[in-house]
Amino acid sequence: MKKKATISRREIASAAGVSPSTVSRALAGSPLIPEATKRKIERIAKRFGYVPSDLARSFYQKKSFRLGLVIPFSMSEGRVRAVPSEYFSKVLYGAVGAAKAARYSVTVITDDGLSARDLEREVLSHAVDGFIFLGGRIGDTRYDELHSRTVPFVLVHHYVPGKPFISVDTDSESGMRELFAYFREKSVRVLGFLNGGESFVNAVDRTRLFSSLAEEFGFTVMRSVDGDFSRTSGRNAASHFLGAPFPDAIVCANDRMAFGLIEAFKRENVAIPADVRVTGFDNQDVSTLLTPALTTIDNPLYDIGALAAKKLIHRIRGEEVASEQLPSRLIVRESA
Amino acid sequence: MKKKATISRREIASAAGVSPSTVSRALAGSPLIPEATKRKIERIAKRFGYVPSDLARSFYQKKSFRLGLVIPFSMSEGRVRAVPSEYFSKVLYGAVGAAKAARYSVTVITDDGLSARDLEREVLSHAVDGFIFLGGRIGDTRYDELHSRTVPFVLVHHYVPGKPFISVDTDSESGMRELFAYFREKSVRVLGFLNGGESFVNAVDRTRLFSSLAEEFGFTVMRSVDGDFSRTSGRNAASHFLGAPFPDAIVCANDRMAFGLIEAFKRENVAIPADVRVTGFDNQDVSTLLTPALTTIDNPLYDIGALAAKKLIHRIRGEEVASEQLPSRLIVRESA
DNA sequence: CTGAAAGCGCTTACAG
DNA sequence: CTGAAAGCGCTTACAG
Repeated sequence: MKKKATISRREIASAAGVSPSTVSRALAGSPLIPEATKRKIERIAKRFGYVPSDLARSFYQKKSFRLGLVIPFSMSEGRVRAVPSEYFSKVLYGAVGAAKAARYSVTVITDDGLSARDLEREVLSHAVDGFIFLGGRIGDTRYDELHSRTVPFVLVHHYVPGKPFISVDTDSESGMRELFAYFREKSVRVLGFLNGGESFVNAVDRTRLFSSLAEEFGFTVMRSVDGDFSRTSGRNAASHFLGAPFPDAIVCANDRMAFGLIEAFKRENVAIPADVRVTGFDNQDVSTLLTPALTTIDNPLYDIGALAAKKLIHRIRGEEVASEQLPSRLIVRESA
Repeated sequence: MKKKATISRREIASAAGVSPSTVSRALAGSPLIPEATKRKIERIAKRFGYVPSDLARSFYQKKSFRLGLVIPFSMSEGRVRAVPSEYFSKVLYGAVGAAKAARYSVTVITDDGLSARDLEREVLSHAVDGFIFLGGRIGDTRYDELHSRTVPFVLVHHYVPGKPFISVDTDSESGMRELFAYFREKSVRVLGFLNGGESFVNAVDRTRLFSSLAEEFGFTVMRSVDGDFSRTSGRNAASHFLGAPFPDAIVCANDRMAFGLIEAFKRENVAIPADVRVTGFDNQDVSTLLTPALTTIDNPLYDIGALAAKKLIHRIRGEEVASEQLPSRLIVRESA
């Protein structure tokens, strides 16, 4: 492979009457260089179309300035297993925006069963400087290993009890509390609940929260039905509420289940919210488009993604970083 | 900044009784090194936990081995303007998978009005080696400039008539033709159409295709309503069909409009498909969950993403690359 | 404030 | 088949 040295930096230097070092310093914004010199060099660089190599900079600094966003993803027999796309996109957009502001970029890493070693290798090879984990399930043991090898990472929307891993999460309580206060105001007293199962930390949290708030507010929980966060499980849940007096409101642990439930109710001519109020959680984009528009709790996914990126960058820089929860809030629309 | 040379490569070398050059060659899979030597070096490298620096390799080769996936994205006053998330995710997953197989990675670049110069700078600085453009609108003038500066890129789902830009697209005709054949079989003769407006190349294509196929099959087009690919526009379209005899089927230029239309029809107690058949285009994940499940045309987004990545990589390597269309196909469910 | 020089960790042409 | 050596384009400690 023949290689000609990039002559540009040297060219800029001689055109500006300075050394290549000075060009680098000026373009990197070093405080040592006087403004006048900087401006002159910048002008000449622009004229020559000279752009410094990020790769050389990365190489020298041994930092890739890249964040790895890890999402569970697998295809088997044409079936895709992945995090819901709206969730993924919003967190990603947030992360990309915040990363960009800090001159980092975001690389998507699909996780079809990567080992802790595979992941560590990405960092050792300087493919990325650290990880943001999305959509983790309870019981993932890779985090311990990564942590013990001092690989920087932050967990989004999940955490491991008793472990010092950095996590960024939605504070579900703030929104749920608003919802309960709203219920009280509307004289809602008897509740049904459609839970999200045991597989997701999120789901488990929301179930716990629902129970404790119901108790705190002195509401009666008439019925709690098992779901799994899917639209289908919401649809199936309908039968558990039909053929008996309705509670005043049915709280669904996420929007997708609420969509399924409402759909099934409509087919049975149940009027919402007249016969029974229904609420969701997540504030998915479609919530506003359905009839009735869904009353739900907003999950600040974009901000979560941005915050996760910021925390990861701080962690990469060796700073102390604490976990954080971002408040959720009630969005009242038509269904409750 | 104090710097200690990574001693590992030298360590591996001496442990294996060879030179550092040989270690590099062995680990890079050079055909010059005998298998036995390779295996020995690999074993020792593993024991020492040595991982070669991708960054050094990239730097030397002046290639980042990264693909930039460019998506329109902006936030103004809390409102997000972005490509639909399911679309984005699927294409992205496809691209990431194909890139990974070629040892490339994918970086997401949010485009809130980047100039051709901004984009070129990403390549000159070796942040990425080329671009995949998603969700482009008609009339984007940056492509000409990038092309003239020999920046490698491929267009997904759009193209510029008369320009030699590489594009990867869905061949809508194959699926539409299947749909029309299915209609003929079901004695459908009179059609309505809900078009997707003029802003998207996709929408324009589907409109053109619909007309020419209707003519070819000798169907009557009773009514063509203007939409804009949004669910809301689908809902609004309902009024144009109510209060007059229905066509045998209404073809919607995408699923989202079909969802809106069906929703509005259900509210008016229009039975689908008994009173009127409704079809979509895209085969979004929810199509299967709605009642009635949507008959639609599958858009192979995952494969499109994978193919776009492959083509871009070939282009980056300097090979000649042609545009390509992937066939779509009819998915018959309940709504038609 | 500025320049000359060392060095980041690879790959590869060259010589054996 | 293998080693010594040059070089990729930056950053920065060092000396002025």
